[in-house]
Amino acid sequence: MDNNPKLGDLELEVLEHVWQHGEVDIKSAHQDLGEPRGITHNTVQSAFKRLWEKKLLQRRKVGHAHLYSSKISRQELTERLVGELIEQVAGPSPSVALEAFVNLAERAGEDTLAELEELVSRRRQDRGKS
Amino acid sequence: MDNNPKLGDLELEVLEHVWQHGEVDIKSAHQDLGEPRGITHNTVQSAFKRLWEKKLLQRRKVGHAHLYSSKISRQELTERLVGELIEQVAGPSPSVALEAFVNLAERAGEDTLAELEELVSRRRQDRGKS
DNA sequence: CAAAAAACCGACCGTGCGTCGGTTTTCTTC
DNA sequence: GAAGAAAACCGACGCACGGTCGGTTTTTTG
Repeated sequence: MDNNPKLGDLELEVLEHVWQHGEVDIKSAHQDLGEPRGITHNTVQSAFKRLWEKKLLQRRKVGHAHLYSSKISRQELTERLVGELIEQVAGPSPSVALEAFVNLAERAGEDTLAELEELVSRRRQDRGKS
Repeated sequence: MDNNPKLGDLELEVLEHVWQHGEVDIKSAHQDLGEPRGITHNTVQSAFKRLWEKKLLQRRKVGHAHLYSSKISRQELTERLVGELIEQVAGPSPSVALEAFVNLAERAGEDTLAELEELVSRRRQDRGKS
């Protein structure tokens, strides 16, 4: 069992689509993101299935079609991937990752940095009470 | 030209090694991380060369050997990779990434969260004066 | 110039995604 | 319950890339 998802471009697009639309069937997904790419219904289906096999999507049967929905939120996936990446490259001490992220936030603009500060301080306060 | 480095396990280990040792030659690198793996001198050399082609390492010739050193710090690489990842998965709005990261920091321990807060507030202060 | 050391080149394998055609399963509806 | 449609499923192939190495060329140095 590989708990370590590596995602291709199409797979990312599929996840994106599912996050935005909730529960989708292959047919409509194909229209939305298959047609523009000029790929077959089948190809889209394969991508969904791979994602399902990776436990990133769930499905339920309705009629003879599968309805896919996400099993993991964008939030959680981001967390997982960023976590893994950091573990691999930033090393055991958190400082590198911290610094990297703050730089990124700063580069994204002053308000982003402010939002981050807000978020952190609120989180730290909440830790006291519970 | 691909500005988008994908790194394998061995390549990561090589970078790690270079970050820790500064300037290294293949021979010693092979002893340190090739022997344990049971891979050839050549294999290690290939990894170094790939990294060099990807502009992640530099090299200079000394005698008839190359001395490799990193062209990018662990800090910078982390930043690049995390940035790309976030762009791909977290979407345009920074909130998701922010939240994900704060969660990660929190999970790493209270002191990490504190360090993050410290870092952010110092950074924000520095922005005012210039 | 000969021996040694190192770099380089090309090749092969495995994995994983993208892509699809063709077959089987499953519904639905007379 | 049989016919036709709709969808899933099953290989298969191509491509990219990392890991791996053997063999050849280059460079250095006695």
